[in-house]
This record gives sequence, C-alpha cells and structure tokens, in this order.
Amino acid sequence: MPKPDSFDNVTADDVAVAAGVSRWTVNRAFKKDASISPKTRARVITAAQSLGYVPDLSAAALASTRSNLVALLVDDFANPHKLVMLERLTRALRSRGWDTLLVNTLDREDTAPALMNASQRRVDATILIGIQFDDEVLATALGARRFKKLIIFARTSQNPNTISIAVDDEAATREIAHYVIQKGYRSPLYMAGPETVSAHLLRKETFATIWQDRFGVVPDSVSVARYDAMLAEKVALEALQGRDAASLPDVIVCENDALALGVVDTIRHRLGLRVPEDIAVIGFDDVPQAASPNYRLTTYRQPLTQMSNYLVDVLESLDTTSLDRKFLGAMVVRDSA
Amino acid sequence: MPKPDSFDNVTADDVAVAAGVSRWTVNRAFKKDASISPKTRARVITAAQSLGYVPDLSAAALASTRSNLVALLVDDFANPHKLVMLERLTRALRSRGWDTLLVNTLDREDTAPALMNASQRRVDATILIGIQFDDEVLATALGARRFKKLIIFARTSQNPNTISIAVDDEAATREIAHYVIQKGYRSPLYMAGPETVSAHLLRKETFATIWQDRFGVVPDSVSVARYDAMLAEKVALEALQGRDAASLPDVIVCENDALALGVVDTIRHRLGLRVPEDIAVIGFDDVPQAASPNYRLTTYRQPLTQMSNYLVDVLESLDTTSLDRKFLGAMVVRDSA
DNA sequence: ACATGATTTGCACGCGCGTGCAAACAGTTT
DNA sequence: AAACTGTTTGCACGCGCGTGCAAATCATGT
Repeated sequence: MPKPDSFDNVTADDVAVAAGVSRWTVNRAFKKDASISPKTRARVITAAQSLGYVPDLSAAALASTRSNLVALLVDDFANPHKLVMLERLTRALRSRGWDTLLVNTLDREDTAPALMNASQRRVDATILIGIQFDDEVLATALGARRFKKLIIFARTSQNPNTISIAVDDEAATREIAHYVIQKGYRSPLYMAGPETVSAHLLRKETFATIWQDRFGVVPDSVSVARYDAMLAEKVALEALQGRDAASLPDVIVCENDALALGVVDTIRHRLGLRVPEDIAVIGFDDVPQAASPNYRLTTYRQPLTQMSNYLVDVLESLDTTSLDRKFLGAMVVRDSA
Repeated sequence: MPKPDSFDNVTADDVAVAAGVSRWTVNRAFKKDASISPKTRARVITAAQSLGYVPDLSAAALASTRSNLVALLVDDFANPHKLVMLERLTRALRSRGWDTLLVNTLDREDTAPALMNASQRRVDATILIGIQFDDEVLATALGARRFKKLIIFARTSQNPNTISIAVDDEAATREIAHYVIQKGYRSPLYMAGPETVSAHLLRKETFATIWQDRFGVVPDSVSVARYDAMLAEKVALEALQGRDAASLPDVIVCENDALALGVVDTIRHRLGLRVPEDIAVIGFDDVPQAASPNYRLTTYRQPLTQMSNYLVDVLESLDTTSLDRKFLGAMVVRDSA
C-alpha cells in the first residue's frame, strides 16, 4: 500500500541525466514540432519511459502563456442533449490535445464565481454550453479581461468580444415552418424554453414571423421554465386539457427535443390522444431517444461533430476573439409530424 | 477588442504593495484557516478586489502537493444515467471547492493514455465512472504510483489499492429478486450489460444464485455489449421474436434502466405486446425517463447524492488509499412490473 | 581539409505560490 | 515595567517547465 508521500516525482532533470542530455532537450522530445533530432528524441523517450516520466502540464502552463486547458461551464442537466454535447465536445477536444475542466454552474448566482474559478486555472478559453449566464455576468467577465476567449456554444450571442458557434436557428426554423405548412397543419402551438438574456435561440421569433407573414396571425405559444421533459409534460397538460377537439392545436412545435418528448407523453398518456393523428409534434436536436420506436420524433439535427471540431480550430487560431459562426443542420423526418 | 497579450496578470505581489503587506500575507488572506488577523485579511481582500486579483490555482498546485483537482474518466455516454452521475458528482465536488477535469476515454485503447493525461495535470485523485478500464491498465497505473487516489465510483472493484464507492449490488439485487418472486413471476430473463474485468456489477450473478436457490434452475440471460437503449432493443428483439407465448419470459430483469427502456420499446413496438401484462420489465438506476408516464419503470435508485458527498469526504481524508464502501438504495415500484 | 550554412543543443531567468521557520507584535500577568 | 504567552507577519527556497538566444554540432560543397 503506497503511502501518499511515496508519490514519486520523476522530473525532466532525472530523464536528462539518464539520457545524457540537458533538461531542455528532454522537454523538447515531448514537444511536437520542436527542434530536435530524431535520434536524441528516441533516446530521450526511451529513458523517459523506463523512468516513467511524463511532462508536468501544470508546470508548463505556469511557465508559458498557454495551458491547453479549457473550461466548460454547464447547467441544464435535465436536457438529455447535454450529454451528447458533452461527449462530442470532449471527444473533439481530447483527440486534439486539449483538456477540459467541467464546471457545473450550480445555480444562477454561481455563474460569476464559476467563471472566476475557471480563470484561476489559467484556462485558454471558457466555453459556455449552459443557459444560465446573463449579460451582466458576461460583461463583467469580459471587462476584467480575465478571459482569452469566451465561447458560447450552440447558442447565439449578440455580445461583442464573444465567440459564438451555433446552428443557424433562422434557417432551421424556416425549414421546420415550411414543413409544417406543407404538411397542412394550420393551428400550431409553439412551445418555447426559458428565456435567456445574453445568448438566444431565435427559433420562436422566427417561427412566429414566418407564420404571421403567411397566415396573418401570430401562432399560440407557451413557455417552459427549464428544458425538462417532466416540466414540459405539465405545461403541455395545463395548456391543453379541457379544450374541445376543435380548439386543440394540430401540431406542437417545440424549441427542442427535451420539451417535445414530454409533450408526446402528455398527448398520449394524459390526454389520451394520438401522435401525429390528433396532434403532431416536432422537436429540435435529435437526441438519441428521438429515434426510439416509441417516439419516432420528427426533429432537426445540429452538426455537433462539425461544430465541435470548428471550436477546436478556433482555439488553435491565436487571434480570434470575436466571431459568430453559424452551421446548417438537417431535418430528420420521422413519424411524429 | 482586447488583444490576447493585454491579458493582465495581477499577482499577489501587486496586491501586497497596494495593501501594504507582504506577498505571503496576501495569499494567506485567501486561504481558509490561515493564521491571519481579521483586520489585515479584510484590508487585503479589499485591495485584491479593486485590482481584480484572484489566486492562481495552477501555481498553487505546482508549489504544493495538492491541487484540489480531480480527474473524472468517463465513457458509456449512451447511458442517460451518466448525465445524472456527472451532475451529482460535479455538484458535490464544486460546492466543496474541488475542480473537475473531465476526460472522455475515447475508446478502450485510450484508457491508459487518459489516465496518464490526468496525472500530468497533478490531480489529487482520479475517479473512474466509465466501464472500459481493465485490470491491466489499472495495475499499470497503480504500479507507476502516479496516483494518489484511484476511485471507482458506482462500481465495485476487488482491486486492492483502489477506492470503490458503490451501491450494494447484492442487497439491491436481492430486493429485486424477492419482488419478482413475490409478484409471482416464474420465468425471468436477465439482461446484462457488457462484462468489465476490473470493476463489476454483481447483479446478474446474484440474481442467478437467488433464483437457483429458490427454484433449482438458472434463469435465462442475454448480454448487451453497451448500455445503450437502441442496442438493447435489438438484442431483446433477437432474443424474443419468433417465440410462442408460452416460451416468452414473464419478466425481464435488466442490469440498468438504459437497457430496460429499450426492452420496453421492443416489447411494445416490435412484438406488439403489453408491459407489464404480457412481459414485465425491471430496471436499475431510476433515470429521469423511468418516471415518464410512458415507461413508469419499476427500478432501483442509488443514493447518488450521498455517494457523491462521501466521495468528497474521502478526497479530504488524507490517508485513505484503499476502501470498499457500499451504500443501500431503494426500490422504486411503478407500473412496469 | 576547410569554409559555409543549417540544424541541434544548452542555459539564465522567470512563471506565482507553498512550506516551514524565525522575527515581530499584541495581550496578559506579576 | 518586565516577563511571558500566543498570535501574526515576513522570508529564502523550491515546485517543473518555457522563452529566446547563443554555442556547438552536423551536412555539404569546393
């Protein structure tokens, strides 16, 4: 049973004497594109392996201006899509040599401390994939110049000095709206998620605009305080129960799948109606469950892998500090609408 | 647009001159239980705030033997329970001052590099919540003495020099088995997940033993290569289709909810049968969807919050390097069995 | 063999803070 | 006022590596 103090610290110096080179040559051997001859590198690596040496990245971070570390600020854990995002992002980051600090933004008040926390670890960038941050906090963070890069992922931010990498909500919603119209639905209900101040999904507004342009009326809508299927169930029930068949919507367009799944459950199990025959449902994100034979949800898929890889590109570009990049996804038509 | 090089570095020295104290006093002011008078601490904090200073944790980690950082090695992202685990763990860790390095173990071969990677960041502990690591990798890691603590969370490991914090699988399975028996089911099918060498769920073995003791026969079982509802759907279909009613199981006991959800879908949508009338289903974990009106899954809930907090206790206890702690959960009876 | 240019190697200094101890200080007692 | 005790503050040194440049080495041509 090794005692904690027996934790050995093989440093580059140890490897240096073993390989008969200087300490700097040792570190060079572990650095891509470093000026070192293949022979010495091989010798150093061999010596390092026999000693069990690996470079200490936290010392490297201290000495240089880069850490190869990013902070990922997350909340909204009730949304199954978060798991997919986490997987895709960490995969892209790790496979290209970046480490990820996962920060659970505990509640709305914790956003500022969480940002601070990230900066204390010398991260090269802070990525926001939550929904709780607001303009004020963002502005403060940017004002303190503590962040090399502030990246808002999968949401659009109008904030300058901010990098946003997201799906083109307008184009996506246009596609959805046209599908709804083409399928002959005429009394839609839009179910939106929580309102965030600084980073936004333009879905609801876009849908409303398109609908109004076409039919002259603003479609009904409801809003759910969290992206949570169970909450969406409740809200949908409150919005729909007691209505007679004629006054029910013929389609419910949801801001994302988390909401849509709850809506489908309510339609079937609380209202005793059929999807899509009585009420159709459309989601957004194409979470894994959307494909289940139970839901067969018609939805819209974001190119998450592509977006994640682009994010790493941005990390590696030294100068980018402000950007608003949009990606096109694709509709996934199944049976729910 | 602030240039990257304008990234200011307020250090403790700057605060020291501003507050008229030494640099060490500044760092003490930010350290709990440090020997410093309330007055000077207040003065220092004020000066620090006006300068926008926060201690640099990566420098602190370099200078001391502790980093307040843990690595969390994850895979198995198809399992929705992972999201719950991530939330609970990061919440417990962060609210008690620990930061989390999220490492996506890309594939089985990546486990060793991932462990290495964690050690390069000077983490105080490495937590495994994935399922891909095997004995060999673990032994190597432990042999290299690069880890102060190796914690296996939500799985049991017989490996010495390892800390495992998990639910008591035997007790849980016993409870489930007794429920099955008491409800009158007599031809169960056990659906197990992938076999992992080093950390194990004792569920299947326990269930089989209990059943055999009671009825003298080993229950049928199938195994699914990943905790993935879609894959479970397929495996269940292959196992069940073509059988006549008499030879179908009356209950399918699943190693966890990820599998159980897929099984329910198959029973209903591929076989056209009812749950629980034709075939009952039992899961494990109580993932959020298990409560949906669509599934109403009977399952077993692990005390994740309690387990997470205990994990932090272990982190804070300096000497623990080997431990096997088990928690009791509770059955959640719904409609699926 | 010598000169030339290209490649490879070595090094002084600093990144920001922790450790452990010694010096300074404050508060109390006689 | 001196002596004593406990608290608060200051400091030399080191954690392991990167930066940028100078020195050394190598490959090549004449």
